[in-house]
Amino acid sequence: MNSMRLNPSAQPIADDGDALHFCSTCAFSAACLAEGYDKSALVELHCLVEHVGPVTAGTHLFREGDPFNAIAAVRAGTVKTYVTDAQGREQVHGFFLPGEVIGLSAIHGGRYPCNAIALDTVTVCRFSFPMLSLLAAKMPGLQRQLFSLLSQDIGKASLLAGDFNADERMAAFLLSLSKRYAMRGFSPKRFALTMSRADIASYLRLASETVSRVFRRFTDEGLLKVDRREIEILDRDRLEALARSVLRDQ
Amino acid sequence: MNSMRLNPSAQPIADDGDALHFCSTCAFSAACLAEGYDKSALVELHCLVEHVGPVTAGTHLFREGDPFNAIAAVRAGTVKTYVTDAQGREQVHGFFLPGEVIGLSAIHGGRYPCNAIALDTVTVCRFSFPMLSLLAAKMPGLQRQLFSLLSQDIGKASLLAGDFNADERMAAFLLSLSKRYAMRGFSPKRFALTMSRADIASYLRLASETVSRVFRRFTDEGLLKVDRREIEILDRDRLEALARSVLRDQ
DNA sequence: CGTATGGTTGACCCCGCTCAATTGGTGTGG
DNA sequence: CCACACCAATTGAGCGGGGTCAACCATACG
Repeated sequence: MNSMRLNPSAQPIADDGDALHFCSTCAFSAACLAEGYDKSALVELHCLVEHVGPVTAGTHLFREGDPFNAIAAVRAGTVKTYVTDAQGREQVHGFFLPGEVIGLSAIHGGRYPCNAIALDTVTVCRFSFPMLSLLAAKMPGLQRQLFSLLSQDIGKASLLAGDFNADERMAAFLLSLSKRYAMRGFSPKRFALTMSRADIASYLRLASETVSRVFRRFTDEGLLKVDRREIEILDRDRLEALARSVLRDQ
Repeated sequence: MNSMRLNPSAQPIADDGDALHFCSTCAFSAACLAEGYDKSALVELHCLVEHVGPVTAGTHLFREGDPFNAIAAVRAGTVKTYVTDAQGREQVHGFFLPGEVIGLSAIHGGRYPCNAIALDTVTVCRFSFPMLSLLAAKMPGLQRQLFSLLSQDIGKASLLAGDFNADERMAAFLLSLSKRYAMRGFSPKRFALTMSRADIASYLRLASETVSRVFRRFTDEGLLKVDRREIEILDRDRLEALARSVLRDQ
């Protein structure tokens, strides 16, 4: 029910005038630092960041139809985006881990086209999009980074568009999570799912019963160890063979 | 086999120093003109456009893996983007009508992630992306337009991601074509498909036999008149009812 | 404990795929 | 102008992956 915009704990972090602390995974500060921008540019970027949260599981960061004014980078936790159709059934669009950016699909249209909800305890960095655009015009690295992020999401979206069977989709999903966790310094072999079977099913366009059955089959065949929401990848090679057609080169 | 980059007929259009002619549907000039930019800005935009074609059906505009350096707006004809999997089977990603922009998914990664092929006689306007970015930094309207186009494609891609039945997907596909044709001044009720049944099937994740059967069913139920590749929409309301869950508000 | 919620498992069935045969439109050569 | 070939599209028959429905199980929590 709480909206990100209304969260009382949301406030810009004060600039101490000497050290500017960005998240080590920050998609944006990296772009600037890499090009050796002077401090004034970083101050500008720093000033338009608003740290939000932590918010508890179930909190909406934005809702479908809300006016768009900011994108947000996940700092901690997992965010799920979804829409609900006329019959009230939920369709999951994506899961966002620390370092990943939500809200990009809202730029066109000026309103968020989907809901975003915290699956666990979540903190995000909120960037005013008008201000970010203004800054991007002065900083080619930031502009490039924004174009790249947007472009990347187009590619991601068409991955799931292919017609693959349940095994291929599950394998691709698990490997995608594994790689993304690994990139943030977590174990690529063992991790905990933050989303329910129903969420996974909706995202992969399967029934939740099918997700259960695939987990069982993968376990029986020695690909995985599954305990509740704990996943251990036992045979990455065979998993990758299954996922190959979905993930392609990437 | 011909590549857009190598086409000998591709050349910048000379600026006559007085009148600058853009396509009426140009996604980019509109952004500039709307904001009352002075002539110098338009000249800059004009100079980085390279008119390509006409090329005949079957000509590739770019191929998967080609280094990315330009996006292109379709001026005339239809372009199909697709990938081929390890087994050589083709998966269609999209169809692009006049006024629509191809190549955006290549910004991230620096290489085109898919093939683009002309389905009929096609001409495009090719925009060097580095130059376009540079110009976008000086023209907020152009930058906004680029962000918007990219964001729009994220949304489009997640439309097809939902799990819908054959009837819903076909209805949504036909209405989407209808609206896009209408937007360019063609009849929304009667139009010719430029793609084969197999192309439609691949795009919608169906078998081509299923596409045939849905056309037959829609015809029998009085929704459509189908003659070869000529389509006439007879009952738009019922078609929209079918497509509602796919297209949602948009 | 009892209850709620999420997950698993089984039985059954249907939508859409596969395979195969046929039709029809279009182009080509005699 | 017809005969033939070729390819796209249509139609039918049969089947299977995964959905639906329902029962059951397990962990979390009051």
